[in-house]
Amino acid sequence: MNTSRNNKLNPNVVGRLSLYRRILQSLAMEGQAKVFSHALAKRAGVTASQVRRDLMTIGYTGSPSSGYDVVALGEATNLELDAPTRQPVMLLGVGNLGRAVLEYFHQAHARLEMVAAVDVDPEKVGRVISGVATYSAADLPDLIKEKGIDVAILTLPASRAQEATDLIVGAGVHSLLNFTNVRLRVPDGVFVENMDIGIALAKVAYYGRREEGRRGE
Amino acid sequence: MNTSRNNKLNPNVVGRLSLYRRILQSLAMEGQAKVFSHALAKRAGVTASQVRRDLMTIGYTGSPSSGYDVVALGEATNLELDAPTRQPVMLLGVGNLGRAVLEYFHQAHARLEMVAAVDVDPEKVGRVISGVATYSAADLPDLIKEKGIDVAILTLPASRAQEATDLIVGAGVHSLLNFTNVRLRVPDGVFVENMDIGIALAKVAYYGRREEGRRGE
DNA sequence: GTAACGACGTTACGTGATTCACAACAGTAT
DNA sequence: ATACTGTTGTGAATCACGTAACGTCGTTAC
Repeated sequence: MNTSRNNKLNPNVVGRLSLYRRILQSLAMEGQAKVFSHALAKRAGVTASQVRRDLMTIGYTGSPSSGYDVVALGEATNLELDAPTRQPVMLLGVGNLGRAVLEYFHQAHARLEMVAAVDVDPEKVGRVISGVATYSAADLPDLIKEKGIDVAILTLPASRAQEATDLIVGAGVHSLLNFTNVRLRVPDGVFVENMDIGIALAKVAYYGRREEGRRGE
Repeated sequence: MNTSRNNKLNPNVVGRLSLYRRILQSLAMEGQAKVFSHALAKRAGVTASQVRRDLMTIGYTGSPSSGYDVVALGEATNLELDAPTRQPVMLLGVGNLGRAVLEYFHQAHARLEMVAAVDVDPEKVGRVISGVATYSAADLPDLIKEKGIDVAILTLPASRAQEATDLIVGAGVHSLLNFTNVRLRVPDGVFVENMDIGIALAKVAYYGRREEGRRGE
């Protein structure tokens, strides 16, 4: 809904660009200086057309003779995907999954910075987990406003997900990574990315079934 | 091709059916006996048309006067999604994320049964974590064949993901839930569902950016 | 009894995303 | 020089998917 350069790209494209960037970093480490759309596509599990089309949407241009410059293209995707400044992020719910996500941030590459974890458990509040200070849920609105937080990650129990969402969205958060199995109701203009493990399990279960008596496609 | 009900549905439909089922269970607990497509759609975050169409694809039929029977529809989705028998699942990599997934299985509803966790760390092998025995990576092919495992969950370091995949796919696994940031190369007929946290983060970061000077709305 | 309403099942349509296909062009070999 | 190869960028075509629309029918109101 918001107009600025913010929402130029749709989520699928953003996702693939992020994937390309990761592959490009990997290629750079391997010493590759140039890459063709076919090679990038193969590593990303998409078609070469798709790669070229995606790069077209961000206006990056290669050379028919040598393909794309690994470093330059990587920087182009950074420019497109990353905020010009660091983006503070908060985590809600420091359970198993929450800790796993915090751990993930150690290898953080993007401009995201985990600035606060929040939990209702008084045991956890005040402690520093994976390098992140844990606060009480009561402090949420103040935290968000003080630190200018726009992005939150929800790894809390499903039963509290909607109320927590209402609270933080009211305080200014407008982009959520939702690990709970609840479909959050949010006002227009708030972005929600669902990472629903239950649904993912249902899918692998479904396609894992084999017809009787067959083993190996 | 083969008649078996295996691949009748596409992944999106499977995902939504799983979501509907979850909502239906919740409705049943609230004592709701009937539900209209609109209500179900609202909870699922989709349109009513979408719900009706999805139910059409599984051949379930409601009544224009009273809508869908909560319990009967729940059972219909179970019938469609669940295997007739228990499905053994294995987990590869017992790190933070792996433990979070194991934890998740405690509230298991589907026919999935976590029968083994595998890790290279000798410290973990032999221990029981969240009710699941941990085995050595060396035992993988035997484990898979003994227990008839078709489904695996990958929560191991990215650097080992492809080799582990080759190994287990060779041993008969043909449906993978991949939490690593690697795009796995698998033969035709093997289903892979990617849960890429890095990409999800890139998306929320992207849409979390705000144009300068605006705060709220 | 009849009309009006509302929801379902299904078909038809629209939209957006992906793939195709090809002109243009750099490099290479002959 | 010229022909050939292989890749890019992009308009056109295709495809998949979700949405809208509509006929049907039970229920309710009057």
